[in-house]
Amino acid sequence: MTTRPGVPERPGTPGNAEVAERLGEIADLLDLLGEKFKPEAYRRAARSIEGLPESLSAIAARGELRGIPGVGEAIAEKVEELLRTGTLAYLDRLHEQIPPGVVDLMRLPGVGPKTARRFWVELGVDGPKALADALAAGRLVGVKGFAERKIAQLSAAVASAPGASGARARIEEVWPLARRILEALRSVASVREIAVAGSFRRGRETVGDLDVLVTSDAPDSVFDRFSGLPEVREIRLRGPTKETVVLTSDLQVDLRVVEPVAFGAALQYFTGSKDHNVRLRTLARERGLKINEYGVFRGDERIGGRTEEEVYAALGLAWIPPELREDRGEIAAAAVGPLPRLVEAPDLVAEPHVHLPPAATPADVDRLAAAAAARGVRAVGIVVAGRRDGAPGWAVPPGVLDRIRAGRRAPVRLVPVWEIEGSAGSPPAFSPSAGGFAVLVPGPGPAGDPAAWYRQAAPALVAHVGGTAEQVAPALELARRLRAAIEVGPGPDRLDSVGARLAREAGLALSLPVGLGEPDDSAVPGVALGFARRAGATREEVLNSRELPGPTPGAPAGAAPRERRRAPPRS
DNA sequence: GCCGTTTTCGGCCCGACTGTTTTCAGTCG
Repeated sequence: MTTRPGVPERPGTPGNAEVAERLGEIADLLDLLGEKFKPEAYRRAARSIEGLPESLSAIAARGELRGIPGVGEAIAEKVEELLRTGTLAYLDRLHEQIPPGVVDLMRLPGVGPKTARRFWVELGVDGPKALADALAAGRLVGVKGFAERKIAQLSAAVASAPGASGARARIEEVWPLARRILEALRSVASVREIAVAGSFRRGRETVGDLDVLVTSDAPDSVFDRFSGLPEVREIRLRGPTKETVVLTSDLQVDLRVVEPVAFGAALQYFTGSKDHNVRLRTLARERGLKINEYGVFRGDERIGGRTEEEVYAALGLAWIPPELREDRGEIAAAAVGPLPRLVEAPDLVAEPHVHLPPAATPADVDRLAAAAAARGVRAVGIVVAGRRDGAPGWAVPPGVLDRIRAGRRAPVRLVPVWEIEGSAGSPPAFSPSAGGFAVLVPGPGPAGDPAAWYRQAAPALVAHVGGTAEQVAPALELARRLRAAIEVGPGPDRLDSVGARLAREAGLALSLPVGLGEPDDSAVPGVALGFARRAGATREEVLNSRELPGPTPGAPAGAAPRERRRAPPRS
């Protein structure tokens, strides 16, 4: 997981993630006690808290916990207790009623709250280990509801229990898998439309499973190809319209075949998020309509479903980009009119920050320029020198620098870039006459005024921000003072979508890695674009949509136009 | 437990699939 910026965590005070986890625990325990709606209420609050860009402590200090969607009087009180004491009496009481292993039973595939509770109450089985023993001893034979096949299913589940289920994968790791699956299924003759839905389509940082939708008049041919993929380890279930498999990487993939007339409705439905869909359903009902994965219906009449645009239009809404479907007010906004157009791949005409391969030659510069031209990228910032704290620094060979300078011509402008990390010493003296700009890497800290320290070196255009939550907030402030854009994307020194939202709200432009200098199948550019879109960034708020400055060093161009209009206080 | 441009009470998504069932319960997403 990437860092949660802006969440300074004092020792002893639980962070947002921990509070969310405690609420999730409550939900699981209430499930086991047979509660009907409370568990979902706690889970909704937990999801909401996980997605907050700000620390709960800060929100609680303002007395605004109740303003968080899904947090009402009772949960707000529990959150406050957790923040204040680090413990929660209500949770402790629940734990006293249910052995800890029973919750683990519920995590086994095919075992829900009802079955887990039966194991515990009727058989005295209080965890996966005890269940394995009971199965081995044949204690489930003859028990009502557990026939041969169910027992076999349970045995398999217990055997593969450790680790497997529940964990979410990072989206950049899932990308190559999704690409291969799409490629393979596209090659099936009967497949017409195909798309990946779910949190992958929403561009979330982590993905629980993949949802693939296709239209086809021969579903079996699609399922056969799907189950035959070399990455498939296990087929969980297969019906006439749906197949679920588990890949060797432990990722679960659901494939659904839908009617063309319902493809948009299915895509909308399975893209989620859950909270977004719940709100849509409520809205539909208020308007006398019904929405499901087959369409929007007035009585028996389908009034939308072929495309997502149709579905939203049938509800009186503008189409909402998948990355915004998190129930954070996007539905109310779409009811008023079209949403702002988010940044799209063709908008990215500049790559501000790319590294050459090690031991680069002038030919590598040429290759980079050619790759840029082929992708419609018109300006590329190439790192030519850097200095890391405690190290003497490094630079590309003179021949490479010469080639970059020679390459400042149409159609692709090449701009030299220095990577500067803050250090206790004096700033590196790069010659301004060389042109170009700097990527700043907030370091352990120049003494005194860090912004002044960086300004002495070169105009900063892009800031790397990563590391722990404690490092992010001051780094954003530094970038704001230097009017540098913030690099967004996967990896340890870029911000995720939550951080990007924070940066955007602070008036900072975002900088996206476009993927030059990386393999063609790199997930980085796609993931980064998704993060920026999740943050709500438009074309104008992304540095890559503009020409890079240089070769003559000019004013830093990192600040978003809207910040200039707002005229923030000078530092 | 939360929520409300019709509600402070009465709702809370709903359909596919599986397994064990003679008509459905549980799980899952």
